[in-house]
Amino acid sequence: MRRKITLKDIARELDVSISTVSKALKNSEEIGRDTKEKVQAFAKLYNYKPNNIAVSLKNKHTKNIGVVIPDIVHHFFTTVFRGIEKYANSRGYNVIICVSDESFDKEVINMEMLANGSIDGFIMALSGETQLKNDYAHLKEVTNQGIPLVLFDRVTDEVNCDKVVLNDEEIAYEVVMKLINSGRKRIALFTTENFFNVSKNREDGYRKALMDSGIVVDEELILRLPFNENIDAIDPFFDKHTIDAVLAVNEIFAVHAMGVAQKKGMKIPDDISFIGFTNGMLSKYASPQLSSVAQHGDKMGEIAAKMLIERIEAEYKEDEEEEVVYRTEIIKGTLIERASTIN
Amino acid sequence: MRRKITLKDIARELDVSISTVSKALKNSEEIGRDTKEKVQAFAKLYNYKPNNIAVSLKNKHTKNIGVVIPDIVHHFFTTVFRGIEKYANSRGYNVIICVSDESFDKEVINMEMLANGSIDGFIMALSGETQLKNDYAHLKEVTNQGIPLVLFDRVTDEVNCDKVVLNDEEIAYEVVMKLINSGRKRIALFTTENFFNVSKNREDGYRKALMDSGIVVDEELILRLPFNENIDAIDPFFDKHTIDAVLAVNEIFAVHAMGVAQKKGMKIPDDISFIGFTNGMLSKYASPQLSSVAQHGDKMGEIAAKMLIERIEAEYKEDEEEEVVYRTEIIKGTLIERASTIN
DNA sequence: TATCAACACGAAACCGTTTTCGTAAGTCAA
DNA sequence: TTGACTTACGAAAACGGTTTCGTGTTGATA
Repeated sequence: MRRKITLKDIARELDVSISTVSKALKNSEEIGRDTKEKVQAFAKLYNYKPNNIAVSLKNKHTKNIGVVIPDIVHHFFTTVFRGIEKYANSRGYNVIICVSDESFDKEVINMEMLANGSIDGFIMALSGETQLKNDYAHLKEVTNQGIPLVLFDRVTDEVNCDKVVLNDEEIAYEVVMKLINSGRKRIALFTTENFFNVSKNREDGYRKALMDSGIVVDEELILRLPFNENIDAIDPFFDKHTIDAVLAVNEIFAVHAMGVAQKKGMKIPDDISFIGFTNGMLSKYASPQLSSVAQHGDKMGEIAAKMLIERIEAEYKEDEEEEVVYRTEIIKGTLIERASTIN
Repeated sequence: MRRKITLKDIARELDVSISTVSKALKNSEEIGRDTKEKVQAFAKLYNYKPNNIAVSLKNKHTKNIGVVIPDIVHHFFTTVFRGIEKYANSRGYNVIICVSDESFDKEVINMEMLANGSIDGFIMALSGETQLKNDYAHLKEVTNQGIPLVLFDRVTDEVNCDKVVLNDEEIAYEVVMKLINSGRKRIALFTTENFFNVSKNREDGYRKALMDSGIVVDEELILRLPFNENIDAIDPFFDKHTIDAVLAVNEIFAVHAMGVAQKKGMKIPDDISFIGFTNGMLSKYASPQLSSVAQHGDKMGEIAAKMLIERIEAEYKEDEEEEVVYRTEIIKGTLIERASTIN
């Protein structure tokens, strides 16, 4: 078992000082040709690689970014994560991921662990509990310490930082308009409790589209499924209400609802059409295939990572505390039309 | 912007030495009651938290584990990851994740980055390219350096380390037997190129089940879909061959195949039945619902993490290089029967 | 021959901890 | 009063790098 070789080892072996070795490996002008070549050859031979931890300690940055998300087994979050990881990697950053599991406490604990030097910045989507409690002290704490933070998808106005979100309200408005224009009149909304900013925004778009079309919003047609994604309430909903379209805030609600509707003898999309959010596997392989709003998670992740890394690397320069201006990047969702709406 | 407070700050402020502060915060017997209380109160007041990086450098362990997987937008890997993350977190470890994207080079680069002090151990599933090239020098390099490694799912005999895998051959044997016992005679296998150990093992189980039942294996009924999961070949397959059952090595192949079969007018499960691997969302929401082998990703991840952390923490004790014995843990898959096989 | 810059390198501080070891002051018994 | 222990703390090394600054040696110049 070969132990990793250090600068000190090289210095001892070659009978020069540690600083000389360090400089030689960085190709510093200060060091003579011969010495440089000797050191570099030796380092290559023994496969010397600087110890990340030591470099981090000295340089005060880790080249790690922390990602905190509510759930990892979830198509949208994984695509965002993939975008983050890809971009971060291309910039030489590694990604530490923590799952809050929709729990406020876990979110806090995870952030505290990472905030003590392990990472240079955070990218996160708020947990459900955090949005419910509306308590963002841990986020403010982190930004106060000067650690850059980028929020995506599940964001809040309460904290001042860069953000990247979907144009939830707009796209919901658009797709509902599309349903209305194709003749649908009784359009249900299957959503979650609306302390989630995304659900709330989509609902706003839904309401606005109806109102702008002269349709009064029937509150009965808004079905709020519980936090834990328990979908049992969908079946009875179809017994109680006659509807000709459904907008669901995610794939699962939509696909499950399609199953229920079909079981009750309705024809899709003749009798009823469906549109979901999150254009994932389910949308593609459901039958009929589900029309769905693509949220472009990859792009979202890439942009979030880019914003974060820019902040991180800007910090090295500006000692002068100029008033920082935070940006909110808005990604446009796109409706992918499939058999659940086209006939 | 409050900077983080250090031992040195506390020491200066309280007019004691750094070592005293350090010991006081660890409640060392060496330090007097008064001093301890004073230091602890001050530390709490200013919310002192030790710098992870400095502790890591000193203690030679990071409390980070590195996970390298081929893909993150993939139900099985995310469930394994969730298991790893959960267990690791409960033991105070953070998880750094790198995606190899099925690329050998990325796998190598990622591992090298992490191996230079960033992590205490690796958990990984081999990339497709790595299995194809059959080149494991980077893994051996890492284990040679004394970094513990646990391989899961996509493993190889070429490297000596702990492993956790599914009983692929056995479970494939079992489910094919089940198909045979329910009267199926022409059972197709939809698999990938078989440099993947899992595909190969499942194929072996499939062959063995047929042979043990006195059915000669018709090589024509084994469809090898390409690396990139391009599934176009499935449609023509149904035109060329008459079959009454399909075993697919993943959900996508199976669900897609069900769609094709239905389009060609076959009734599931009357005319043909389907069984897939990876009991994910697709299996549950396909129509008909797909019978699928649950791979228990969560459990696999948890066990992998447990094995790894045991190795890591054992290293601190045993200086004596007793001959280490590596274990291979085998998880039993379970067939979840649904409408694609039951009638 | 004395002066001086350029060159090539080393000493040492530093990042923030942990930990070993040394020691001053206090306590106690002889 | 002296010697032997405790007690309570500090100095310093160490982890593995980076970086600033100082300095001995050269060769060129006046």
